[in-house]
Amino acid sequence: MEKKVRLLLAEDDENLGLLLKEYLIAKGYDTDLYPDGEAAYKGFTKNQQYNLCILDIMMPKKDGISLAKDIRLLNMDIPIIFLTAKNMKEDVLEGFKIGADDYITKPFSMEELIFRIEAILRRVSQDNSSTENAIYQLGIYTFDSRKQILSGGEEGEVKLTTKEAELLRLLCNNANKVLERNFALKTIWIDDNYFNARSMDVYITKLRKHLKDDPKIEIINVHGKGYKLIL
Amino acid sequence: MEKKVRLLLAEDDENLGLLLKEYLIAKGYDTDLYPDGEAAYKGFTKNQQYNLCILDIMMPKKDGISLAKDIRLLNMDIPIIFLTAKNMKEDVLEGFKIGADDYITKPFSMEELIFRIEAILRRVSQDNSSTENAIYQLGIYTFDSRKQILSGGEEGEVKLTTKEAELLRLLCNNANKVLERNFALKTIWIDDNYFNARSMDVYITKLRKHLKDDPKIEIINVHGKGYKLIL
DNA sequence: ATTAATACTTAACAATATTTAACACAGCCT
DNA sequence: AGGCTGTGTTAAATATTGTTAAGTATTAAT
Repeated sequence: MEKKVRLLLAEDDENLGLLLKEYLIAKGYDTDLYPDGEAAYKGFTKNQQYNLCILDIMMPKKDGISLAKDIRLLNMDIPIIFLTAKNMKEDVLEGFKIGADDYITKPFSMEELIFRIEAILRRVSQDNSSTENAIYQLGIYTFDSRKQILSGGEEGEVKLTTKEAELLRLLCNNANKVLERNFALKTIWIDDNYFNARSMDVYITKLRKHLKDDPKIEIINVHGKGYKLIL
Repeated sequence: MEKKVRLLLAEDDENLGLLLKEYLIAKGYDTDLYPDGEAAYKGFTKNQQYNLCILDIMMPKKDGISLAKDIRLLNMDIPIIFLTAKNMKEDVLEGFKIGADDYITKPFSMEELIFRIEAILRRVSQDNSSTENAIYQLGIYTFDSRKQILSGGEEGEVKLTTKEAELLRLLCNNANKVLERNFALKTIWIDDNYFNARSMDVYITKLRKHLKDDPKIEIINVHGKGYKLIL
């Protein structure tokens, strides 16, 4: 499970707005919808913890472009995506000058929007390595990789050792996919030799014990390749 | 050579359904049309080799939403696009909660549909896992390829090894069709040489033993070509 | 009908993974 | 300093997974 991403959505068309909001929430993004530019600005100042803004350009009270300018004054780095009608090239160009990260012309597919959000977040997350401090939801467990704490099992909160936490974090980042042994060894143990590989075995055993209270969570071995965390 | 993309289309309006089907086929998508939700579900379970589902929401026998729910139980990853009348917001919202990937309001243009299909396939092909995490119904058996578990036989739940699961998954994806030896070897063993082919023989034997409790399920050999899983 | 190619099954073998326990080491406390 | 504690490594015994080999059976070709 990924860290919660918070989105600010400014869209005056109620139909489209609600639809987008529901869709984004369903996709795992914690989304707030504002019906016009002013409301969006207030929401942004009040609760300044958004990771990304999606702004319609044509809006009452305050249009998307000037909203973006104001937001930029408060936060230089936050990514902004514009929604714009098909033939509004001038608006788009204006938007990019402010530092928009992307724009989408209406009508657009939901897939396309998600695709761009993910592309931007991927780029941003590389800068401040946000996957290193994520909180993961693993069935009944919650794993805080920064604090190295696994909670939710019968023992309540369990402090993981550094190696345990690093290995579990790698597994979470590759959930339902194969985490290659070599990759994990080079990442955590630096050198991937026979003895470190045995050491890793031991840590896999430890993690399995830690996660035993939820039968749906499993770390399965992929012979000769690595391990797969099943959620 | 590109791999054929297979679409499941569920639409009760015969005119629209046939039109769509013909159009999609003309565009290179291998499309099956089902006239109601129940038929579509049967088609899906029987031959779980679809890459994407396009479901009308209003259909007799089983509506698109509950069809989507049932399909989701079998395959967590397969993309779903809903077709919906313009003023049916609630349905769409409900659909998103299940994990629909996109929706299109009727009436729509064919280009629009193609555009969205392609947008989705582009994303899916990046994290290549649409048929990898499916649940297959094989007679009395249930095969969870993600967890590598085969249940329903006299022994209850049986954990399959990685190779067993990979091979069975390939067979399932080509159910009632020939799975070419070369293809399976290149997919699972990477290299298709004599020794790996012998190894594959051994795994076929193992799978046959695993599936012996249902006489209707059979892995038959197609001499010189490969194997065929009969359901 | 004979032969060659391909497939089937079992068993031996090799490689890899699992688990428990002993060990080494560093930090901390008194 | 001496002992305690937590962390990580090494060792050893066992289990699982995958490959190779060998003998037999089946199918296709001549």
